[in-house]
Order: sequence, then structure tokens, then C-alpha cells
Amino acid sequence: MKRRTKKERQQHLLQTIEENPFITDEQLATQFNVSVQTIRLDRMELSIPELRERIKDVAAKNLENEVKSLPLDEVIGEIVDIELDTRAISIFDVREEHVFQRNGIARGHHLFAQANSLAVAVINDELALTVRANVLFAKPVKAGDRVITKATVSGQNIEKNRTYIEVTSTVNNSVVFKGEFEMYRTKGKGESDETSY
Amino acid sequence: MKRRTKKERQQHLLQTIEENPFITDEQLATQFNVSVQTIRLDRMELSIPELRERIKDVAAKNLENEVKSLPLDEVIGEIVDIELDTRAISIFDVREEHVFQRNGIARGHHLFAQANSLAVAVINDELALTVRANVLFAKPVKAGDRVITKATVSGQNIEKNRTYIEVTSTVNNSVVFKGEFEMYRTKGKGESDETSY
DNA sequence: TATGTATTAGCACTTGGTACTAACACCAGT
DNA sequence: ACTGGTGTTAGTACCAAGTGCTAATACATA
Repeated sequence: MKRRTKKERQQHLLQTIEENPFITDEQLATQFNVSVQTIRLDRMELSIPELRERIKDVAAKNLENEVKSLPLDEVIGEIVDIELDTRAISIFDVREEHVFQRNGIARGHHLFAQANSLAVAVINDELALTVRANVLFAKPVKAGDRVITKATVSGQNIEKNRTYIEVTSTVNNSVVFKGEFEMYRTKGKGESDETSY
Repeated sequence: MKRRTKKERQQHLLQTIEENPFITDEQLATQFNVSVQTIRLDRMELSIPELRERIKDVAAKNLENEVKSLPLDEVIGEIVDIELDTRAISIFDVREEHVFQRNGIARGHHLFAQANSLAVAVINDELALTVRANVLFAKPVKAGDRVITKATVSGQNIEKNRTYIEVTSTVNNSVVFKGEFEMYRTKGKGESDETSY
């Protein structure tokens, strides 16, 4: 059926292309029962690029994402200062994708992930694993907040290959998260590799 | 400079296109100092599709990824069974992107995320936040492992709006992770909303 | 010298467009 | 009844980045 007005059709057009950027003008023309030229005029008015450009945009976004998601898998948050086996600081900007849609509060595991990543990073060893963690989520964190996390090595047990780390996260100097991490490592602080595995 | 052999050039071609799928035959021809036709023949022999197809492929992959990465932000692991305010079970397949490159062991925060997600999900409330967690990483988890996580509500403190949850994760019936979660919620188990916030 | 492989050139054709011109339909205002 | 504006359609020339095909040329090797 013919859409009543031009506006209605254009509204629909925007939505259709948003959902499926791979659609050609000809397919759109058939779908809306208008000529290909009308679709072209519509696209121009709405400044929607042609099929190939649309696809290229989607593809380009993909390459961006690859760059973005990789470090996200490696270390959560950006390490800004580190003194191996002593302390480390990282920054994590909370964005929309990290919070509950319902109330805008950051999901706990993102804060945990930042702390855990930092605890792993501060240990000067090839193999560092989290054995145990006691964490406290002191205050809700919202999208837009910049979380600054400090990890400090607080102790060691060389016989058990353990390192203890205290982690504190703050937003605007107010503590939002605290954690104690017990980490396993193959080698003691500053040791070379004669230590038994 | 001209590449010595056809094979060398084709090897290089594969690599170049892999790195930058947005390159045209003409650009490739200039780069390798051969004619456009030669590049076309090479692509045919190597069954490399034309520029537009390559871009389309990248874009299509992107749309797939969007669908994949969204639920990952919402809940880590797939919930297979749930009885609200009582217990819940989820499954999480550990893949390459979840493990340390160096030793193939899953990063702790992914296991924590699965447990935390499940603890939030089991609570029958609009607002559920993690207040505190004590977790133990009992055994390393590797890529390919299927982690089965069970969350059980173990207690409540109605005055303090707290719910306590025990979480256990196993791989092949062997415990790999245990956690106690203290959760904040606005309403008590089964209550309606007259409770104070 | 003949043969095979690699390379290059040229032409017709394809898709999915842009850019532009022209025609027509219809509705409102004067 | 004529004019004007908006919306729609048709048609043409052109473009990028190809495919598919034929033909010519170079070069080495048997």
C-alpha cells in the first residue's frame, strides 16, 4: 500500500535502513511502492548515504571495535602508574554498557574486573592467579564516573607462593570499592627461577 | 620493486588484503608493480573476493558481533534454570578471549562475573546490588571448559535489606570457584512495595 | 623452434549508485 | 481558468570497481 505522506514514508525509511543497512534503493522502492528516484530523493533529504557507503561504515566500525574490545579483554582499565611488586594505579571510565539499564548503577563485576586486572598486573611474574578475594562494594558507581583504583602489595608468604594485595577504588576521592586479594605466583618477589614450581 | 615469483607475490597479496580489506585492485597493482589484470588473476587463483564483497563480509561479521557482545554485557553466562529468591543455575563456556594468552588459564574476573550475574538474577527485585563478596578460585579453568554455576539463597536480613547467596562453580563436577555474596535489595523476599527504600 | 606459463591490454557488460533535466499530477490561491 | 508549489516519475550521462572473455606479448625451458 502507498504510504499516506512523504513524512511517514521517510520516517519508515530511516527505520528500515537502520535495521538493515544492506538494502538497495530498488528493494526499498518495491517495499514502499514508489519509484527508485523517490527513494533517492528521500535519502538525499535525510542525508542517508548510498548502500556501499553504509556497508563501508558498518565495516569500519567493526575494525574500531576490534581495537576497543581487545584491550578490554586483556586489562580492564588503563594502568597509569606501576611499580612492580609494590603498587599500581589504573583508571576506568564507566560507560553506559557497564551499568544496569534500570538504575544506571555499575555492575559489580566490572569494578571487580578492574581490581583483579590490577592485582595481576602488579605482580612481577609470568604466572599470577587469583586464589581468593574479599571485596566490598561501598558506594554505587554511575555511568560517567571515573574510577581510580590503587593496588598495594601488603604481604607475602614465600613457602605458599602467595602475595597479598590491598585494592581501593575511588570516585572523586570517595571510596567506592575495597578488596583484599590473595594471589598465587610461581616465583617470589625479585627471585629468579630456581624456585620450585 | 618487482617481486621475484608469482608465489611470493600471492603470499604477500593474501597478507596485505587480510590487513586491509578496503584496498582496491588498482592500489594493489601499484603497490606490487604489476598490472591490475595480474592482481585480478591472483585473486581468482586464491579465491579472494572483490573489494565490495570483502567489505560486505566484514560488515556482516560486525552485525553478528553486535548480537553477541550485547548479552555479554547484560548477563555473563546463560541461565538455564531459575527459581526466584531460591536458586539459579547458569552455564558459561570459556573461550580463548577469556584466558591469559601466556598460560591458557581463565582470568578470575570472568568467573566472578558469571557468579555475580547469577547472584543478581536470582534476586526477585528491581534493584539488586552486590555489597560484599568473598570468593575462592579453587582450581584453574581453561579455554574450552564449560563452567556450571549454582547460586543458592542462604539467608536474609530484612531490617538491613540484605540477601546472602552461596555460589559454587564446577567444571566436570569438580569445584573451581566458590563465593559468598552479600546483596542489597529494595524489597524483602516476596514483599510488595510498601517497604521503605 | 615449439610449448607452456606469466603477464598485460582491451572491450563489453554489471551493480548500485550520482547528478541533472524534463515531464506530469494534483491541490490551493487568486 | 490560470499560476505556482510540492511530490513523484522517467530518462540520460556518468562513475567506481569490478567480472568475463579474447588476444597479444615476453620469457624461459624442453
